[in-house]
Amino acid sequence: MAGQSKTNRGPSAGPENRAALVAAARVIFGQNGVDAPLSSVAKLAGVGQGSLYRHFPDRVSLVFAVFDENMSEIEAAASRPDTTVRELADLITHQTEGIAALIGITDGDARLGDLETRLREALAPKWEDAQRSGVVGNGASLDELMMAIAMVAAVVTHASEGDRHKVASAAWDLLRPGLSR
Amino acid sequence: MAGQSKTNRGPSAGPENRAALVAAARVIFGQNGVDAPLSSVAKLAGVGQGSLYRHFPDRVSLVFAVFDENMSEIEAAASRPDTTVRELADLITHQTEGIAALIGITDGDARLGDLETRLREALAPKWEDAQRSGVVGNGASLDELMMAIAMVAAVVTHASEGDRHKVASAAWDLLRPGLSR
Amino acid sequence: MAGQSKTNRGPSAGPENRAALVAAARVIFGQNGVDAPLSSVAKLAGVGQGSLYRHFPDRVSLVFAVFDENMSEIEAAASRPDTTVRELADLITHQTEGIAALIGITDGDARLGDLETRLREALAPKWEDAQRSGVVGNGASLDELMMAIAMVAAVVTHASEGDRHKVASAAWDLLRPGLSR
Amino acid sequence: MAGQSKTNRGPSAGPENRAALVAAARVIFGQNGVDAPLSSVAKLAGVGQGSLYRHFPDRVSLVFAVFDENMSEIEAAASRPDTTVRELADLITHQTEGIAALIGITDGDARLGDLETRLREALAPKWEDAQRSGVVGNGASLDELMMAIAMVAAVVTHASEGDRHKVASAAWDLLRPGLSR
DNA sequence: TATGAATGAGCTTTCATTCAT
DNA sequence: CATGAATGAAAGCTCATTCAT
Repeated sequence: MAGQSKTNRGPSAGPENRAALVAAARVIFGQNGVDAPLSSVAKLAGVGQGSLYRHFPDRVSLVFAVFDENMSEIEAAASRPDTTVRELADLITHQTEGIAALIGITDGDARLGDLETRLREALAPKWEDAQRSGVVGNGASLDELMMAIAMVAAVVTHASEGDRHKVASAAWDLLRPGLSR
Repeated sequence: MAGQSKTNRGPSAGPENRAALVAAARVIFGQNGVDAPLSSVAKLAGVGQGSLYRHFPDRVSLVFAVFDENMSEIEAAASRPDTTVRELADLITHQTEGIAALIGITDGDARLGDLETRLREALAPKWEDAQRSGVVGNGASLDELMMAIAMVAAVVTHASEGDRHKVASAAWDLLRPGLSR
Repeated sequence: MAGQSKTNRGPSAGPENRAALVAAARVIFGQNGVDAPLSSVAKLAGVGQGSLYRHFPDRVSLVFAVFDENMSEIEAAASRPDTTVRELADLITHQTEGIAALIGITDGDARLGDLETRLREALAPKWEDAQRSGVVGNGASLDELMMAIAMVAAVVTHASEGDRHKVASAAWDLLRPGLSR
Repeated sequence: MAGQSKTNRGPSAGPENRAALVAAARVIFGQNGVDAPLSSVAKLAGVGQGSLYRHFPDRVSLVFAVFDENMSEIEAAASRPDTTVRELADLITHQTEGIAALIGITDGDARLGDLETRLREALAPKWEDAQRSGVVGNGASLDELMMAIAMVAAVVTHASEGDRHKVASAAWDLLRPGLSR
């Protein structure tokens, strides 16, 4: 009943496969949306369907894995003392596709909250610094910053590839007065 | 010889069916997202699958029909001289779900541009009025207003039913300084 | 997304299809057991997968449809005044495959009880007649007759096609003294 | 370089693993039927998939291994001079699940015949004793006893856990007159 | 020799679309 | 012109089996 056309590279291929799947998912989800066939992810990763399901029992866990990588990058940037809120916001904006994709399919999933918490915790010290040092006013809360990020993410996601940078800038320009008040 | 469970009411039923389909689509798309089975729309409308396809050859045209109704309402409000930008923006915000749904599936469809144009034309005079009369500053373009609407729509869409009003307010508060500058 | 290689014979094909599916199911389930792929049933019936699912939303309902036909035949025989318990038992024995198949997969399904009730009700008057007229003694209850039928069905089902009649006879011979006591 | 989550205990673990697999199979097959995933058997046995395949190249051989244990117990009981047919029959009835499961999947497999032969040989002397000593009449052959056992096994298998004893008794009551004639 | 990840065929199920009535 | 059953491609998921380690 089973087949074997591709050589079984053995268990050692596991981590490699996992990484390939996440990378493939990032590409496929980016191009075709989070509803893209999982089989296309497996195919692009050069991995059997079964392996995909072993690593990620459902679609959401794959989406989260993609986002988790984004988040780790954000946290790394946030932990470097010289990174500014602005830079962080830009980084987040650029990783926005994942965010939006995630939101689209994971609405209501508990894990989404975890991710939001991580983002919040990564931003909090930077935001306080910025407010303390007068870079921005004290008028806007962290909640508002989070909302602003979601708003920028939304418009960036729907912009065409080439326009994204311009659109993001315009969106931040529109929000800055509100955040800096 | 065969039975027809529902009487064939003939050509006169056409417009009625069309309206029923759009109404059903609004409900179904609202509840289950724009990817909901078209058959469920037909069933809720009390209409055969074939009729659905006669009126709306593809999913997108049905989505546009829903949004077209929203837009007509917006245009009607815009044409009343006493409606303010703020009221218009609120109306748009409330019809936001349709907008976001639409964006999700129609990205890149030419008709989306038409709709955007109609929205722009409905808003333009009100926006100019507001700027002329000093209600807002002259700093923000109509383009920026459009972008602001898209941003509010995005966050409102992902908010839970009960939070929507609050979220919309918060989002506008964040944007107001930027728009009024 | 959909295809069309076989002409769509229209709704009028519905009842025909249903019948073809039940007939095919009888064959397939008989040969390969009740766990046989439903797709093979559809293929043998010359019907699309979708039609199978329209008529029988799950495997059990298809199994029941097969058995329902058996049961109707049994009831018809039971309602003829001249049919004897013995003849009825033989008929049931011959339709045994369906019964066993059914039992295998429907264990615990509510519909199984209905079928058992129908069988019981079809047999009751005949059994009483037989007891009243002295054909059998009064020692065995209807419950015991039902159990006896299940026992014969079981051995007949596992016998090879050619042996069935012989096996059924031997089984009834073994049970007769107990039932007639 | 890689980790081995469970220590490879080497060749000496062979027999132990085999026993664990049979024990696990008995449990799993009993709970989920003989079609249960083999992987679940391996997991319950605390053994890798590969080991399962080393010991039992296919599902049927695992099923036979389970039944073989049952049979050995029956033979042991049969070889004790004081065991009666009745006790033997009861023992067999209690091990009936395995039998039925076995029949379901091994129909037609040569090994089934071997098992039947062993059962027959275990029963033969007891049956002859019983007939010689007048405990039962001489009317029923060993073949008929075998058939009776199969019939009881069938009804017992489909009874709910709690009813089994009662059902088995009722079935034997129904058969006793035929066997003792 | 044991482990357990990898593989992919195959089954189930859904739904867009067609078309006889 | 409306109806709704039929169709089948496609996607999800499972699990028997293999094989590198």
